[in-house]
Amino acid sequence: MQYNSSEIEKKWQNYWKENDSFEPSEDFTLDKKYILSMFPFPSGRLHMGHVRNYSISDALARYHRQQGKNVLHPIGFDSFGMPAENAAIKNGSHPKGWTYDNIDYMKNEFYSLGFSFSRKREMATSDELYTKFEQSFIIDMYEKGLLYREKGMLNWCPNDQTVLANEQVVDGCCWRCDTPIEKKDMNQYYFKITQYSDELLDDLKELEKGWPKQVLTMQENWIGKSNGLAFDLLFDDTSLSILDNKFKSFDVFTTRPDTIYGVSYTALAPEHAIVTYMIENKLLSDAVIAEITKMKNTSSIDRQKVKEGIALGLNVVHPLTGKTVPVWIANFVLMDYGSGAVMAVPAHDDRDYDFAKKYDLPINAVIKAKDAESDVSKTAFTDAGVLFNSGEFDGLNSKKSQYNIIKMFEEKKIGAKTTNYKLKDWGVSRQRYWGAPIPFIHCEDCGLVMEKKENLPIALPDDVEINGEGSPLENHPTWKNCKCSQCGKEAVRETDTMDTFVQSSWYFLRFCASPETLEKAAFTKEEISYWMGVDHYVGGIEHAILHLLYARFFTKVFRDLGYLDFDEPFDKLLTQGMVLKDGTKMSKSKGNTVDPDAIIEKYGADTARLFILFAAPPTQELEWNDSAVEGSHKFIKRFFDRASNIVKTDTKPKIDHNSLNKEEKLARKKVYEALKRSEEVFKERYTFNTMIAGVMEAMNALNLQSNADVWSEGYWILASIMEPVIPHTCWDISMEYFSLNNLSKQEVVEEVFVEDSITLGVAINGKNRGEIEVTPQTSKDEILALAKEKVAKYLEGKTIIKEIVVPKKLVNLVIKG
RNA sequence: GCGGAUGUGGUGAAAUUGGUAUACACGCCAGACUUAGGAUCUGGUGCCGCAAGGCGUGGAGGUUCAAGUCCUCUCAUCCGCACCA
Repeated sequence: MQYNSSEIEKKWQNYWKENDSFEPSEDFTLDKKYILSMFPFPSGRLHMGHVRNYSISDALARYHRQQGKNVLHPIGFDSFGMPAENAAIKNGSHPKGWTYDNIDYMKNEFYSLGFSFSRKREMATSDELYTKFEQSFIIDMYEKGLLYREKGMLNWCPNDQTVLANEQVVDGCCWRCDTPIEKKDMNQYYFKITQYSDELLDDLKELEKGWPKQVLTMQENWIGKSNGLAFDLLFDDTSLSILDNKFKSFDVFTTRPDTIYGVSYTALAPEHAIVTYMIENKLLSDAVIAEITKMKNTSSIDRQKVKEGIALGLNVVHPLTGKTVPVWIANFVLMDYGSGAVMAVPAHDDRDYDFAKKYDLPINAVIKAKDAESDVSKTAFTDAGVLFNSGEFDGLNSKKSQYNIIKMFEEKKIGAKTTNYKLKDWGVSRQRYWGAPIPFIHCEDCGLVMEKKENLPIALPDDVEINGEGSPLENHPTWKNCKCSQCGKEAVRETDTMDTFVQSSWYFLRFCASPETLEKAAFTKEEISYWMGVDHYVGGIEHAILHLLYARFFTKVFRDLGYLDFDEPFDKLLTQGMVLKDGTKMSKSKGNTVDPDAIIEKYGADTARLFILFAAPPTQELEWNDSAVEGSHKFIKRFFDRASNIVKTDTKPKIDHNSLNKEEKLARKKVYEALKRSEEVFKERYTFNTMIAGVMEAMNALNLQSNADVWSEGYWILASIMEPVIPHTCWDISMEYFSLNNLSKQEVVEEVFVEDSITLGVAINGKNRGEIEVTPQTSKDEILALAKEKVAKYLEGKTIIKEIVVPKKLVNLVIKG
C-alpha cells in the first residue's frame, strides 16, 4: 500500500471526530493533565508559529493520553481586538462577521493538522456567554476595590484612537501600529494590580522549577521593586515666601542613602505639582515657562537623548548638614516614579553627574573605594564603598551606613524606609467597539453605578458604524441609553470596552467548565480544583510580561474573591522559539512566509508536525528548510512502507532474546532505547528532536535484520512513541496491524540492555588511540592487558605511570618519557 | 548600562552524572536499479595531509588521568528592560 497522506489523514480526522476521541472524562478521581497552548487571535489563517505551538502541546496531550491520564487539551480564540475593527474600516466588513468567519476557517486548519482538542469546549472570548461571566467578575472586582475609575494622564494612540496600558507602549510607540504615543488627560478604569506587587514578585519563587529563568527575570524587572529612603526636603525661608507658603517641602526617594552627604542639588519632574503651581501663578518668567512647556511636550524618547534642566530659583535645606541646596527642573526626572522629585548626588550617580557637568553644579564626593583615593574628575563613582565627608558616618561602608542613615531619619522622624515599584496599575478602558463592554452606568444622581448582574451580558450592538473616528459605542444613537440600576432614572451606559488582555487573563479557567456547566456558570470550584493548575502551558516568549503577569494577577484576585484556592495558574511554562526563514522571523511584510495549508496539501499534516518537532528543540528558534521538510516526508513514507514487515498481532510479540542474532539484538536494543528516551523527553526534557532521532536509529537498526517478530515488536513500540508526533500515520499502521492495541503505555524490557560484548575506548594521556572488545565478565587486569596490546606501538620506550579503567566506557593509560 | 540566553562539521543539531566529540537528519560525493526521474536502495562524507600523523566544540588561561561539560578572564551574536533616583 502506498502512503497517501491526504487519504489517511482525512480518514483519521473523521474517525476522531465521530468517536469524540479527545474529550476529557468528568470523572474527577482520575489522574489529570491539563495541557494548554496560548490561544490564538483569529487573524484569518494559521501561520507556522501556530503550527509549532500546537504541535508541541498536541504531542504532550497525546503522550499523556497514552499514559492513561485524563487529558484536557482545549482550544479557543482570543477574538476581541483591534484588528477586527481595522479590517472593518478597511474593507467594510463587520467585526463580528470577520471574526467568526476567521474562526471557522482556522478551526478547519487546526483539525486538518490532526490536533487532539476537546471540541466540546471550543469557545471564543467574544461569545456573549463569555462576556456575561467576565462582566460579572468585573463587578465583583469593583466591589472589592480592585477596579477603580480615575482621571489621569494616559497613553493615547492617535492612530488606533484609544488608550493603551503602560505595558502596551513600546519605545514610546503603540505596540500594535508603532505610532508615537501622546499623553491625554482622561477618565479611565484601572485594575489595582499594584496591590499585588509584592505577591506577584514573591511567588515567582514558586515558579522557579517550571518556568524559564528568562521569563521570571523579565517579570521581576517589570515589577521593579526597590528599597530605599524617602524623606522631605524643606524649603528655606526665601523659597517659602516665593511659594506663598503653599508648599513647605517636597518628597524625594533614594536607594542610596549612603550618598546623602553628597547632595548638591535637587530636581523636580517638569510635571511636578510645585512646577505647575509656579507656572499657574506666574512665578516664573514667560521664557522659562515656555521652556518647561516644551520639555513637557517632548516625547519620552526624545527626552532621553539630552539632559536638560532649568533652575527654579528655589532652595531647600539639606536635612543633615543644614546647607541650602538649589532646586532644579530636570527632564530626566520621571513624574510617575517615586514622588517625581530626586535628590541629586553627581559624584555617585551617572545621570546626576552629566547634569552637574552641563550646568556647572558642585560635585561633592563622599564615597570612595576601599584603600583608594577618591576620584570623580572624569566620571561618577557609582559603586558601593567607604564613606567620607559624611559626618558621623565617616569610615562606614555603604551597606552599613545605609542601614544607619535610614535608622537615623526614622528616629528623627524626618524620613522613612520606603519601597517603590515600577509596576503601575493596569489601565483597561479602550475607546473601541470590538471588546467587552464595561458593565457600568453613569447616573446623574447616583454617580458611577454597576449594572445589575441579572442584566448581564451587556452585549455589543450589531448596528454600528465603524469609521475609525471616535468610539463607535459613544457614537451609537441609542445603545448607551439605559436606566440607572439604583434609582431607575434615565442614565448613560459606559461606552468604553475592556482591554483584550482581560479576556486572556482567565480563559484557562473557563476551559475547566464542563459542557454541562458552560451555560450556568463560568466554571465550578470543583472543576477548577480538579483541572488547575495548567500542567503544561505552551506559548511564545512575547507574552512573558503582559499576558502572563495579568493572568497571574487574575488568579490571585479570583482566589481572594473565593472562586479558587491556589496562587499560581501555570505550573510549567514552555516558551517556544520563533519560526524563521532565511534567518529572520517569518512575516508577511518580508514575504518569507510558508503557508501551513500548502505544506499540508503537498506533504500532509504529519510531515509538517514531524519536521517542526525534529528540526530543533522547542525552545530554540526554528529555521525553515524546504529540503529538510522533504526529508521528514521521506521518513514517514519509509516508516509506512516498512510496516509491511509486521506480522499482524493484537498483543505485543513475545521474543526469546537469547535466541536472537547480533543484528536482531541490536535492533531490539535500539527500539527500547528509543522508548526510554521518549519517556525522558515527555517528562523532563521536551527535546522531541532527540526522541525522533532515537526512533530513526531504531528504524535503521530494524532494517539491518529480518526477524518478523523483531519487526513487529519494533513497530508496536515505535508507532506508539511516534503517535504524538505523526498521529495519522501511527493510527493507520496501528489499526492495520495491531487493532489499535499498541497506542498505550509501553513497558521497557531490561533484558535487551544486557550486553554480550562491550567496546571500550583505549586512550593514552587522554587521547583516543584504539578500541577493544570485552565482555561484562572481563576482569580489570585482562582489560588492561588487552588495552596495552592494542596500543603497544605507542607504549614503546615509555613508562606507564597510571592506569585508569572506567567500566563500560574506556581505558586511559598515562605515560611518561 | 542592567538582566537573560546562545556560540560545536557545508547546514539544522546530538553528547543524562566530566569518560571514545559530531548521534539523527539536511546537503554533497559515489554506486545500484531504472520506464534515465527532483523516485527508491547501498556506501562515503569534521578539518589539514599522499601518508604516517596532526588539529579540532568562539578565544585565552586553569583544575583533572580525562573538559563541549567545571572555574577565571575575554570576544561575538540574539532577546528583554532601560534617565526607575
